[in-house]
Amino acid sequence: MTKPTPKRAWGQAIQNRDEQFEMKRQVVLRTAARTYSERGFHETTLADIAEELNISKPTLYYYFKNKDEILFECHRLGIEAITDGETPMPAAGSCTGRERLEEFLRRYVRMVVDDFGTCLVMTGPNALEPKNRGKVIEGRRKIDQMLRDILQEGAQDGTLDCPDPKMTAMFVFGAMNWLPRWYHSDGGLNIDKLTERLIAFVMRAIAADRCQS
Amino acid sequence: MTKPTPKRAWGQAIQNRDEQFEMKRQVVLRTAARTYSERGFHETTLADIAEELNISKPTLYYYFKNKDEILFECHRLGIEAITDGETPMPAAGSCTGRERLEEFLRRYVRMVVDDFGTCLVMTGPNALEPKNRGKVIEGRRKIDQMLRDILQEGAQDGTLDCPDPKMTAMFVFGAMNWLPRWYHSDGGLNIDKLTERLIAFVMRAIAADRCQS
DNA sequence: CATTTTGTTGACCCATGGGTCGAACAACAA
DNA sequence: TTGTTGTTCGACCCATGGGTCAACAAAATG
Repeated sequence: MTKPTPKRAWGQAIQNRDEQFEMKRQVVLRTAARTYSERGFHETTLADIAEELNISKPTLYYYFKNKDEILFECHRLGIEAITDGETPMPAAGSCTGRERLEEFLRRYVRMVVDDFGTCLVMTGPNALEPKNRGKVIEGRRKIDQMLRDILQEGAQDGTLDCPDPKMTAMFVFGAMNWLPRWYHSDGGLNIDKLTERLIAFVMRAIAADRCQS
Repeated sequence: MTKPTPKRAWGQAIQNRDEQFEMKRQVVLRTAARTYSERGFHETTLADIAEELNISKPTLYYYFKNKDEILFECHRLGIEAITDGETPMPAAGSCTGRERLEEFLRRYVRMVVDDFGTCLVMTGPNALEPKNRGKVIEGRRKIDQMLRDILQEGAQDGTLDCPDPKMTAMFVFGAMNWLPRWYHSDGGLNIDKLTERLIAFVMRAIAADRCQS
């Protein structure tokens, strides 16, 4: 509870030098993402992050340019978790809009419950410096467009019934982005059940065949 | 765009002394709520707020104890906008759960689009000092409970069909709380249409009579 | 073992911004 | 006019926290 991050995760595992470096970077990022999400970006000091890792503040600067870059990397990883998943989204036309929607929701929920996704959604892009902010906003816009396209496609192939894809997309994103604020993986609620419930909710709202499950 | 807040809104209208005081307090609060929402609480300095009102920073301290109190008042007003509306919510049992749900959604959307409601939803309670945070969290909990109760009631009287009221409530709150992040009253989209769409969305998702409008 | 490279840190710097103080000014009363 | 109270502000204080630096430790290198 007080120390969720395992101590001494720092200097173990004598691998290649570069791998070691990269690995430590990742550890910093995870810790930062969690802390940013819990307390907020501005409420989190670099000293906090350092303390949680049992290292000193200057050490952070050996791995990152500044506080802003740490946040940016968290956001970047969150965005990538959706845009470039290991298995690509089924291409448009390869299946019905409804099926693609379900796949998208499943991915998005998985992402948004992860440390980086949570961080992406909890700490807005406002905190970022202009240049990075632009990139993050662009990334989010792409994700936004993905869902809109899917809804559009579903409306055309007749598997979905939503009059206004843009607005509907916003409702759905809202429901999903709110999730990190109340769902905690350590609670009794398991994530698969949650995902199914959310999909059921959305599908009832916009699937075209309204008189079946 | 650059100056949405009308200048010289400050020292006009020579009313009663106390009313004048109260009026200026309100002006500060509205300005603060807007600025907090747009830039975030920690990104907003008291100098920013003062500048927008063409007054000096110490003057703010004549009307408020500190930065925290300003935020707290904004949240309080946001919460009150729902819990004590001028016309009270129809009592449980006086009409169907579905009807009450519709009324609740209508109110909530109206509130969340207002300056204080937006501020409540955009800046989490984390920024507040412990004591005030407690009160705000309590207020939010009450609102939360309102919706859950309504859903429960609807499930019992057969007008709503949601297997898990708690979870469903969260989905619905998510959809609504996300609204201030993309809806801007100055855009082409009008609020009534938005409200109806949202209600339609939610009703399709959880209303019991699934094969009619 | 000497030396270079890689990691780590205590101590420090300093801009930012919340908060204070006392003086000035305005308004109203006597 | 003179006191009294209400209102405003310039100038200041100072804790916080992002960021830097020079020195030190620990591997790698030869």
